[in-house]
Amino acid sequence: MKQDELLKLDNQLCFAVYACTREITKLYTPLLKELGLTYTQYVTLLALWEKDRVSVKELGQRLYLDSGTLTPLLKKLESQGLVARTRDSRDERNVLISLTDEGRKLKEKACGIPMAIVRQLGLSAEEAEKLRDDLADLLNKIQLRHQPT
Amino acid sequence: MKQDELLKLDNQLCFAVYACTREITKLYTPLLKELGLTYTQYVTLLALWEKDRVSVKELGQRLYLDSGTLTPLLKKLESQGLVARTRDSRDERNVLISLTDEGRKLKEKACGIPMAIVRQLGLSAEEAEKLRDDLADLLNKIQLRHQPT
DNA sequence: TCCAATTTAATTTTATACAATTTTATTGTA
DNA sequence: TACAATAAAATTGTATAAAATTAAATTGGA
Repeated sequence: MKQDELLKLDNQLCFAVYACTREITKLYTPLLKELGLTYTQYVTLLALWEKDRVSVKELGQRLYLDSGTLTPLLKKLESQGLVARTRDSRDERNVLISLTDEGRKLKEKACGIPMAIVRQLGLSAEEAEKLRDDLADLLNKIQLRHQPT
Repeated sequence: MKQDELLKLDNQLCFAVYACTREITKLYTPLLKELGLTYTQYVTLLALWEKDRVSVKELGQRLYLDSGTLTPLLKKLESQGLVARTRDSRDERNVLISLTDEGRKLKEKACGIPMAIVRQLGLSAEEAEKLRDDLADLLNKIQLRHQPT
């Protein structure tokens, strides 16, 4: 493709990903509103429901977010009574995030969301899995090229 | 898949899209810094390089952004001398955005960016096009289900 | 042991995003 | 012409995001 064609929005993979993210987020908004959560708060809880009592750093690596985003977000979840923030007594630099009973209980109210969203996306389970795997591969490729340690 | 499996981050298409967007944006940051632009400012210019002298509303539909995001962004681009904001004399409710000479000229400095990014993504042209089309289809599906007019 | 280098969170700054509201302009209609 | 309904931007408030800096704790030598 010519440079001029490559500059067009509709030809750009990156713009497609960017636009999709925001349109998908809008699908979540009404569902998450019932739980009093935003999308970022929701994925943070998804991570914690899988693995509780993790440091902010580990959570950040899992979610691809840094402390500048997570610190205020976790304080918000703390104020809502969903998580607890405690310093690791063995290494006081680490802040450990744990779910409260209420935070754990919220999982039951959230468990229908993934299905409801996939239905709204209008993709078959197979199509959704294929696209997810393609994007996961892309994410891995970017990671490898950018943090070669 | 069981509900509990569906709640896991790595099984979620939506999280893959969300994470990809942010990692991709980070690839743009150093390239766009040389032009003094952010990613959102860049895609706004991409839209204007394709079609100049459009209303904020039309620009918003093209970029999937609303006036709450675009108004301050366009004022910023105006202060940088890249665009002009004028009221449509035929309907004073509309603000028309036009490129300045400097805004048009910036296209030449930006024309190498798409290629540089695709190279960093580590996908072949065919893979990138396939993924782009899949995401464009998804975007269309979401649109159809949510604005049936 | 001492202290420089490193690590981890938190803070600050700038820039998105978007819902909800307000302001201004236009249009349709009695 | 009035004026209600509609439309388009702008504004306000809240919540991300990330770069850059700061603060506190730990670690690894000399």
